[in-house]
Amino acid sequence: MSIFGKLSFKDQAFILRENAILDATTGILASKGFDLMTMDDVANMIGISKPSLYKHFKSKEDLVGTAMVRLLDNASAKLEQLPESLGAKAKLSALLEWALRVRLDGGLPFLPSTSAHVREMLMRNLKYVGKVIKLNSQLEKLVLQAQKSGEINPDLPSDVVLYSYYARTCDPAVEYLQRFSKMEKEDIVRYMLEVCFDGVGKPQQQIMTANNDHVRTR
Amino acid sequence: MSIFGKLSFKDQAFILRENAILDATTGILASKGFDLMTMDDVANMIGISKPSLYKHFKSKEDLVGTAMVRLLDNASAKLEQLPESLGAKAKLSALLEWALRVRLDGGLPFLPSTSAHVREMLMRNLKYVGKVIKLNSQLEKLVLQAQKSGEINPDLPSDVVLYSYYARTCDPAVEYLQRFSKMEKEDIVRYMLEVCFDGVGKPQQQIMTANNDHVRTR
DNA sequence: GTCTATAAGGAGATAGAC
DNA sequence: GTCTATCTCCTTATAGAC
Repeated sequence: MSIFGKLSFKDQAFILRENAILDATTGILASKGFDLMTMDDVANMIGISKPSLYKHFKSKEDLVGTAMVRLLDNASAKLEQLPESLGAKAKLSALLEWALRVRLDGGLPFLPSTSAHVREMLMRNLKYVGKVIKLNSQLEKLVLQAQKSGEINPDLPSDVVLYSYYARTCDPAVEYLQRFSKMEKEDIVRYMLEVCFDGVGKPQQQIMTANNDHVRTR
Repeated sequence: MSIFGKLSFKDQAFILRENAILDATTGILASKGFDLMTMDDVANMIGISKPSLYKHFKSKEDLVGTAMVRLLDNASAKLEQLPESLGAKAKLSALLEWALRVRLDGGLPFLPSTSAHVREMLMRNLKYVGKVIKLNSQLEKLVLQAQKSGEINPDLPSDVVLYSYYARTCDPAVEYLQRFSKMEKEDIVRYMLEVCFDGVGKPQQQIMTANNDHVRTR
């Protein structure tokens, strides 16, 4: 039995097309952002007409909302797939790594934009809000856990950690490094992870022990 | 003699109005971003008509470009004002602190958006590009200096440090903390600076010395 | 220089034929 | 369900009166 189950061929085709539409939407959102993405862009990219597009999604808001819900599902799935053996910080790091790779491949892991306008629009989408709350609470739990174990700085309010974490998933430094520094993807990922957890300040401190040796901590 | 020098009253009024227009533009850019800002917004905010606005600036692109040039001038001036006695990292930190405060007060320190569209538009503005290059080279010099002295992690490529630094000046975490956590401005500034330089990872390492004492480094 | 009125074009959304 | 053609509104930008 196929993944489509008992659906008719017509329904299968419908679902396939809908996925194609959502893929196109995600790609355009990643490159141009919400405000500059037009319904014509989406329709043209997959070779259908605008009215056909509106048969699938009743508005631009609906289309983008659905695409964003799918992105959140991907992120949640990714989080669940992580081996239980990983510690809280390792899980956060792995998810951030995944998000960075998605972006470096021209995709979009979470938010299409940090604009207040788009945020308000998405907040009117109940399905989206529900998924955001769920993912957010999972991540918050990981942050608290990592702070308790000392892997993440326990002196920082957990909000500061969590919001900074989100910010790194859409950090513009990624695009700058890709575009202007022509750096390899692997290097960008590695450096972004390092900056997220250790900052740009000095990586190690030298302290004087009683016998005046230099001891490096890391 | 006033700051206007020998300008006629008419020219003085002209300059005052122009500054009012640029102030309004900056505020709207900070809140709605470039794409959603309309020329009507700007004209209405200062109580003039749209054609009058176009007498001062020949296009939206021109208006925003001029506003951005003024912002860059502010940033450069701020950088020059810093006491010579400060080290390179302290200067970077002070400028970031200033940028964060500007944003927390509803203003805009540098970029109005990270959108490729706006970036390309600004790159067509020669005056803007010139100022960006100048400020950028000053900041790059500070980064290299701080890396040489070990205040900033010398193992990171300077590009990574510099772009991450820019990213922190427009970090969305600031808005999240202000909006959702209702955190005090002072606290937001302090935490954002800490996260920038030290990351969200553990702030200190405990190492074992020969006699098994715990020594804290910071 | 400032306004009222308006062109010109883009983009979301739909009517109606097939 | 898909298309061509069209509607409507919004936004940039300007013409022309005062």
